[in-house]
Amino acid sequence: MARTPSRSSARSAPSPAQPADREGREPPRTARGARSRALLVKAARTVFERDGYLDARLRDITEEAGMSEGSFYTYFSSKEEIFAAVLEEVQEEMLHPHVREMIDEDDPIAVIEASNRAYLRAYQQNAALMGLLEQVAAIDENFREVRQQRTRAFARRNFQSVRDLQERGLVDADLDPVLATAALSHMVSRTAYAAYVLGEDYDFENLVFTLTRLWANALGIPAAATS
Amino acid sequence: MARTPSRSSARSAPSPAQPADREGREPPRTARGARSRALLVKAARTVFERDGYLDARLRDITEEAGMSEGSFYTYFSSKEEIFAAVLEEVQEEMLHPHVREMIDEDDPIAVIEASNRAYLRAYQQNAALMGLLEQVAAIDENFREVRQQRTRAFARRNFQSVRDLQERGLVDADLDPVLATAALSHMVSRTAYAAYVLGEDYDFENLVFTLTRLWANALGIPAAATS
Amino acid sequence: MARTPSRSSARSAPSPAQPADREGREPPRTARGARSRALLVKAARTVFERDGYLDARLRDITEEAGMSEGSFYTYFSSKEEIFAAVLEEVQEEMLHPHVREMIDEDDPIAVIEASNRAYLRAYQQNAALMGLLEQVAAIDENFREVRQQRTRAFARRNFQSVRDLQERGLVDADLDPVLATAALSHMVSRTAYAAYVLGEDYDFENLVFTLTRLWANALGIPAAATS
Amino acid sequence: MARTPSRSSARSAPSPAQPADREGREPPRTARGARSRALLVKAARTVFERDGYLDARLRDITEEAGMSEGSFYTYFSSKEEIFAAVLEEVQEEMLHPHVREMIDEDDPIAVIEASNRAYLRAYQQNAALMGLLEQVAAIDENFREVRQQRTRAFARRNFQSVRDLQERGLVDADLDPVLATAALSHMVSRTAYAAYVLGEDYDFENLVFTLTRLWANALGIPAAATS
DNA sequence: AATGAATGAGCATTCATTCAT
DNA sequence: AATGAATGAATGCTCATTCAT
Repeated sequence: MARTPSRSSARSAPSPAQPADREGREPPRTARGARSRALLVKAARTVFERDGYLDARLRDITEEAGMSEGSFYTYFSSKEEIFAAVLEEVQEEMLHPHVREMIDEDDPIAVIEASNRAYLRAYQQNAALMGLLEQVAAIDENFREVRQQRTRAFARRNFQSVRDLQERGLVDADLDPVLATAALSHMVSRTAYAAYVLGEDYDFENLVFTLTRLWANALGIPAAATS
Repeated sequence: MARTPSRSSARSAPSPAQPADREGREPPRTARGARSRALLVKAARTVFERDGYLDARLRDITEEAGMSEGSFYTYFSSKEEIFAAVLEEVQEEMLHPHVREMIDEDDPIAVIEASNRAYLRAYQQNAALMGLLEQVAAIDENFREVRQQRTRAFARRNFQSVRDLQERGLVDADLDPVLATAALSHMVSRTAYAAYVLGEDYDFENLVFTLTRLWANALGIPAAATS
Repeated sequence: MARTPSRSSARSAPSPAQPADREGREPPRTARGARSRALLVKAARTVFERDGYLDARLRDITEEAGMSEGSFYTYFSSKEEIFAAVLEEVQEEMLHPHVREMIDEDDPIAVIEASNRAYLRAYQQNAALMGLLEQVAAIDENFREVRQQRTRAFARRNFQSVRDLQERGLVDADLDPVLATAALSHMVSRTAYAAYVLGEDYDFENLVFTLTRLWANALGIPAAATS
Repeated sequence: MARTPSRSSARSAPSPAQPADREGREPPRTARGARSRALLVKAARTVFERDGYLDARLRDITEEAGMSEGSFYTYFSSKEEIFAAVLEEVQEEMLHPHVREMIDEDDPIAVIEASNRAYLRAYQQNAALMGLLEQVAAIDENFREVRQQRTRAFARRNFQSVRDLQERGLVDADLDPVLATAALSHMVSRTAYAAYVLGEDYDFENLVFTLTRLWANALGIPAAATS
């Protein structure tokens, strides 16, 4: 039942014509297995960052991991899948930036700045992977979804503060909060992309300052609120 | 890339940035040749928009054009090259939007709005191709360059007005004009991408209004200046 | 539309994971193409008969034909398909045996004998291929169908004479003509298989005589009718 | 075959004809071992009947048996070998049909009928496995041998009665008893195959009757002998 | 005895590109 | 200019079999 195509049809040899139809191998049951899987993920990240997603061959990955080609399929069933595993590995780091500075939660601009700073820092730190995600998202619908979720997670966090401010009368009431948040989030993320993936030469602090100021201004947060 | 026919990595010729001197075939000398070339470009656009850049095979293109496989190489020497030709075809339309409304050049917000409206309109009109460019830019360095140029062209136009306004004291003087312009341009272009390529459901006029208001606010253009 | 899987999914290189979904390439348009196709079919027959269906690799076939691996797919999309082409090639010869002796159509036993003789002769002549068909039919449902049709074609021919004889009162009236014909046809074909594929050492004339006599007796055709 | 692990071609050991001395693993020494082996054989039969011989993977079998992949080799050394074990398991049942009706051993037609009935009953009961054997015999020379032996065992039994009858002058003396027996045996076995493996819709009793009548007639057993 | 991880040979298939006509 | 046949490198994937625990 598992293997779709064959059954009745003639099949003799390894028959390479069967694409991976079951997604995801079972998780390793032994410590050794877990180690091997981790090795592969690590190797995959290296290879992906070095060669790009398209140019990375599974063979390169297993070789980098010092394993045989066939072993790849013990843990993953496709390039997509191991790429997803690589992303997951970084996920946490990206979403929960280690640096957690003390800020005055009541100072809206300080909140915005902290958010931007954290985002840019994380982006910078994982620039290679973010560029990769951008590349893969352009190619593979599934990862477009992953990117969307990342984008939305960032936007949602920002949306909160925008709404709060709007309710407190601190923000331009004419603005559609959803659209405004999305647009500003795009501003930050795309600028980060330009800076750290495309390599535009922007100073980090200048970036933080400018994006924060633009953001605050855009929403119409009174400069006075800063003090 | 290094491997097969290659893709992103170092390549000498195709350089779509300088459409003139690429390695490509010489321009057709006969009328018949010109027609064939045009047929191919048209077919290529159809196929690219239908299948995406990666999944498009040269064979699909020649077939769509009703020509034999071999004929492709009479006019182009690679998929990159014909893609560049497709882009060129649209270039003009994109950069010089047909609609040219009368606006008060002295009203900065009106200028911004006109710019945004024109940009969004053009983006919407060529959404499929813009999505494609985004895809190809993620894959091929040369086209990343093309995209950069498009981005910069848009930014440059915006930069002018920012500088003007700043000189007239109408804009937040603390802002780095280059960075600010870039960031705001990213805001617009990426939001356009979200709307017309990813299919986020935004109302066109709301988009124009919101982006314009955010932009104006961000720069600190006094609301009064609107009237 | 033609290629099923990809479209949105990431695909860079040749992606060997796509099974042939369109069956049958277009027929060759040039004389050279026709020659190449014929070469392949001939080579396929050689290889199949030498190595058996399962052990035959497409590569062996193209090699035997003196062509490159890729060329196979210009004319066929799978091993099944070229095997079908090989069978077709022999079809005619099998169904219309060259030798057409003069017999007294009114002598039922002479008719049976002629039929058996022709069948056995054809079987013997194409023994290798018949063994192959038997092998492939055991493996591939589609070819089981092909074999069924061959079997039925033989049975149908025999059925006619059985019915005729039954109507003339020359045949055991208790027998179910359909079943009886099928059973007797199996007797002949399977004995042919034993003789010419499995290599049981039976004398040809003895075979013809015995099978004919058994057949005639079985139906209850009066021996008198022979004279 | 020569290539991979191999299949049909020359191989020394597995020789399923002599179940005793094959290369296989030694018989289990502990009760636990015997149980495991039995589990595997049972699982193998299930999988073979479900997926066919070629499509059955050793992994499927061990999985079905609830054992680890490696354990397979504790008891068997190849797919051929476990298939032989599966066959053996049924052998007895096939050759010594449970139903043993009382018949008048002196009534030749009753004997023939009993033989046919028993054969058809057994075939029907083990149709899946018989189809499998047919399939494997088409692929693997060793099992072709097994099938031959089964065929001959059936023929030999029949041969006895044919010879007896011939000596008693009850049978067409012109017939070559060896060939005639073989041919008639093929008639029965192949018709059984058509009915129970290929699924031709024949009534069981009609089958018994028709085959018996054909058989008796074919040999020229006087109808009178029936009474 | 049992486990499950590791191995790696083996093969079909695609598609850009060339070439003879 | 156009054709379409020929090319062949390139790579993902399977699965029987071995091996360290």
